Amino acid sequence: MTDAMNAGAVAFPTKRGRGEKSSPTIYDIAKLAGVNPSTVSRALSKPGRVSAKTQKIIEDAAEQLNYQVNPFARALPTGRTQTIGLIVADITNPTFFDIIRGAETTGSARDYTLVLAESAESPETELIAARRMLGTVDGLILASPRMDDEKIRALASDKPVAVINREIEGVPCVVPDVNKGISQAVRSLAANGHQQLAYVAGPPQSWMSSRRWEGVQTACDWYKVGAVRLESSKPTVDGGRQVARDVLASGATAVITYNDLLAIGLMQELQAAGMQVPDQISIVGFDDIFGADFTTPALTTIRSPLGECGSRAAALLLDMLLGHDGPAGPVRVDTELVVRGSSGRLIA
Amino acid sequence: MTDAMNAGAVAFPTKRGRGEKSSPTIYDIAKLAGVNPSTVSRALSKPGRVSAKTQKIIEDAAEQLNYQVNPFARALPTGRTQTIGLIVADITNPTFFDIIRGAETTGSARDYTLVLAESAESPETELIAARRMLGTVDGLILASPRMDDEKIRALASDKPVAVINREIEGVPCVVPDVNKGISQAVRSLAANGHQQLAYVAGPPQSWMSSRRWEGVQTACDWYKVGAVRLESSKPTVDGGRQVARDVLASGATAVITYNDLLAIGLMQELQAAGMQVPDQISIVGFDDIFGADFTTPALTTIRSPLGECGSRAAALLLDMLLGHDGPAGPVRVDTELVVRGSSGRLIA
DNA sequence: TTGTAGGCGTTATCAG
DNA sequence: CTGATAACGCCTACAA
Repeated sequence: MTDAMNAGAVAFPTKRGRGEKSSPTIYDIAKLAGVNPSTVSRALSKPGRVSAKTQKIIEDAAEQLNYQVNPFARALPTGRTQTIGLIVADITNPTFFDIIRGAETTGSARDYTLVLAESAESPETELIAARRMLGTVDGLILASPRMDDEKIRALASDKPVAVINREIEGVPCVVPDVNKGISQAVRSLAANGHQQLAYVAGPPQSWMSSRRWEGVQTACDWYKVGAVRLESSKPTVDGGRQVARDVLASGATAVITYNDLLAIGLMQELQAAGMQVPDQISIVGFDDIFGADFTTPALTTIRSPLGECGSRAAALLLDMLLGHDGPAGPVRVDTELVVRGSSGRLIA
Repeated sequence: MTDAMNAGAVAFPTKRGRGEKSSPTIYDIAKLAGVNPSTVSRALSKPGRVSAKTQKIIEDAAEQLNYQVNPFARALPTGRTQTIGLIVADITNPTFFDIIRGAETTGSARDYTLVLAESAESPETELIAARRMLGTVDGLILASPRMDDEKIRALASDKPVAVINREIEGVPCVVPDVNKGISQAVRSLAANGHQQLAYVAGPPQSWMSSRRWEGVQTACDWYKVGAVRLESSKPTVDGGRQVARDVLASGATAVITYNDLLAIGLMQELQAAGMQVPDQISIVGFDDIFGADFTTPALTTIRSPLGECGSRAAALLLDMLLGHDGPAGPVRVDTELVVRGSSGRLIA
């Protein structure tokens, strides 16, 4: 850690106190255009309520003065801020990167700014952050929320809220439909000669982990493949490494994990133990996070369109902001199997 | 894409129009506490200017009413919003993930909310986003900005601005000091028998890429290693793949790349061509992004503390917001070599 | 179509 | 130490 010398420090920008020259207001424009401030306000917010002529005059004046609305002044009477909030459980987790990206992209496409916060996996922190945000934003996206359904409903009754990766009755949700992807995966595995499969589960409280396990069971029933569930200590690369011995002990020749991180750790450990992937054991991850194709062999995984989730959730919110009702049931987005090198025919 | 049925749609939250019951204000508290609204304001903002007794009364009343300040109303007279803005060139780029995380973390630790925007690598978009944000936030962080020094200085003269990954005279900057890490890398490579090294450069406009190439040259001079510079088409995995033939043609037995993505792509391509890493060629990346250790062998890389950069930039900003001057020169953070499997002794 | 006036919730100034 | 009162910049009935 080098620290900077302290000579000739950068000066703090000139403060704009009460009486000083500040950014131009609608009053300045009004003066320049020779009209009343309220006319300026109308011209600049709803381009219909003013004559074409004065409209132009005002717009020119605004341009000339390089005018920008003061969002706070506008928010005060209207309550709208042109921002949407996003709370993620863990900024550290790559799964959320895509969600953030998706939300930011479709938000900014509609001229909304994204405000970000993290709950650090704590329901309490999450609630606090949510409450604080709710005051500042027009709508809120909760990605994999940890707090009670009840609390979420309460928030949703205040301002539009959209939830990702969890279904909550009465609240707009965007949820990947895992069945399709899982079904594809199990079919592919079965076709490659696998008859015994293990599912490495995620955190017990995870709504999604349960859904995925159910999906695996259903698909395995259908394709006549045996399925066992294994527990992981944590849904990380490390957790994946740790579960390797259980996988081996289970006798399964194919594994589907709760997420890609687990799959990557598992594969690393298995390979370190001398196993050939996929010749001796096939590994299928979940989500298709950034980096899933960095491994050797590249990871086969069930892609969960996280970016789309973020994007859809934002779109949902913006629609509600336009006054539309939210969707009746959860919005489901498809998952799909992405076959790469870590799964294949069993060479036995 | 499944879409939801539209029966029993989630209703839009009750709007809070003009006259309806809204959240409690300091007037409500004042009434309940039997004091003047201005006293409430004082008690709640600066806990010094009011008698201990009334202070308590007011706090209790606020508690009871579940009062929360209206950020907009507060921002109007003061101009402060308790938010900092962060503009990144590309949300897609994992390099920025850590920066975002760092900024959010230290920001929220000091009760500041992070507002995020992306410039999509366009100087124009960046400037627009910056301008828009500057109206809404207390300070702004520019990560790897693409616009002119001049424009940035202009922004910085308006509100506190901190820049990451670039040095701009007169503007607070946080920049990884690449020399230490590069020096460690070249020394390690030299010690392992490498005598000819290639540097795969990043985008021509990248300030950082030039710095890194300079660092490589200096270190190679010192350790008596030959150095050639190779160009990449783009700083991605794909770009890394494409540069593989040039690397081979260069005769170098060790490579340092502008970033990890290039290194990963290069390694994949080299391995596909039958080269043994690191026996026949050593590869060293730059940054240590998420996933750098997913590869086989895991990538040796010069870690650039991106998270710390984000964190330091945020801290800088917050300090300036407290009225402190910015640092005199650029704040330098250390880089360090992280030795993993992709570099090692040359087996010739 | 445009001007007038009042208010949004808070802070800041000035008396008392 | 506390109470009145005027901004802050914009929006929106209401009146002209």
